[in-house]
Amino acid sequence: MPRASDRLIEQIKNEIFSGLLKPGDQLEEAELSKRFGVSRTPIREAIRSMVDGGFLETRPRKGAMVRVLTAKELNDLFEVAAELEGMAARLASESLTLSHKKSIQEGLQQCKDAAAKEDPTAYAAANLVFHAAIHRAAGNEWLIDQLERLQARINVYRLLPYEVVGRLEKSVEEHEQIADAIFNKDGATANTLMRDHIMLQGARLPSLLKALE
Amino acid sequence: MPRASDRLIEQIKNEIFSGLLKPGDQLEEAELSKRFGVSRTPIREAIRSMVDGGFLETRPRKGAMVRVLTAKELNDLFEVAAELEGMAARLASESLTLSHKKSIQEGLQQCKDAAAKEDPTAYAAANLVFHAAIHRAAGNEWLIDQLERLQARINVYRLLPYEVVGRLEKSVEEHEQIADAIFNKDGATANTLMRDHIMLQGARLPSLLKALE
DNA sequence: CATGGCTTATATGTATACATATAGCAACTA
DNA sequence: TAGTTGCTATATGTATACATATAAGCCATG
Repeated sequence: MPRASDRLIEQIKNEIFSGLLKPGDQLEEAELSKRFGVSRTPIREAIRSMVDGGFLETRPRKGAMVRVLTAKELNDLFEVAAELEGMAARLASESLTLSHKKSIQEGLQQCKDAAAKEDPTAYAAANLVFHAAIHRAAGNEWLIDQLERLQARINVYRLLPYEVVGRLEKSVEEHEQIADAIFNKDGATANTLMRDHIMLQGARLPSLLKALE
Repeated sequence: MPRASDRLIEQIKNEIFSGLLKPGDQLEEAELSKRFGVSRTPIREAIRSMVDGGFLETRPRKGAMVRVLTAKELNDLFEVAAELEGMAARLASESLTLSHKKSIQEGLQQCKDAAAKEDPTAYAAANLVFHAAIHRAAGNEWLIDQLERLQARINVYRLLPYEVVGRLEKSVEEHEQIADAIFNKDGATANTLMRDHIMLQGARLPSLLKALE
């Protein structure tokens, strides 16, 4: 039997991801308790976990609120994500198995298909598949865990209405180059290409965020 | 007024760091409750946080135990730590201010002094000062946070009796080279030197851990 | 003697009751 | 009128009571 607090974490995260809860919103334990039909105890444990995950912040006696990231913090986040994604690409190229290669090719193909159909939603999903394949190929469990946390953290902002026209094709090109470097076991190039790839994706968000303030 | 659960996190961590609680040990909520003189509620919240921090692991209805790392997991951990430390060195060299330079030199000097006195305990502290100075110089808050978490995670194993004869002098030499690279704004070199430096430190732990199994 | 099912003990998971600090509002004073 | 002080409401922090799942021990049965 799964714990209520674990369910709650997912539910509250979903409310953040879906935009129902926005950065700065206050979370009242009693309100959440009524809304989810459980007592305050599991609510508090869920909040605790989400604070540790960086989604919420609390001040003693002041309750929890959805964390607000400044433009600099978001930039810092992407900088680390880019470094670790680059690391994953390097490691993947250093210890590439046939099965991992196939997974990466599969992810790449999904990206191509989605880009051809100019379907940003499908592309977002395919993009995750491609990157996840590289993460697994890297074979470092701790790295995979960190990248998943970063991904979840960044996902909060996926609803921001930012322009992606023409970006899909370019992204696919970059993916192809990265995959080639990995397949050629050129770790240094894979690393650099991947880092630039992520930073390009992230470069627009901070400025957009600053514009929203 | 600080929260009891926050105090508890530090206290339990200390019990792990000091070796009182060893990997694999079971944590009973009622026992901790009596020992620390608080109810189970803050105990549970502290456990929750420490699970998120990677110090404990829980299975539903089975309670919490101090996390046991396999040799591979520890190796993965060091691999990520090395990459992020390298990143910090690179960033530090790219945006070095005079005040940060002084902090790094100060840390380096403390390492030299401790090594000259052949005092491993003092060296461990000085080592932290040196690395922390570089972290701050990098100026990426998220990176600093991640490195602190990794440091705390690795600290659990600082009590393992491993041979350090001759390592102190070598470590100081490496620190000097890293500092020089940063001061010369040679980010690529600083990155590589730092990565190798950390991996050297970590290389022995997994094999030692394997021997203990 | 071994094995399987039932009973019971215990520890986790959840709910509720109680304590206390903070904030908002009102009344009083300068 | 502005500012300050004290009361009160409310939400957080903590303790305790209750529910339930797991596991261990014991008895019965083959």
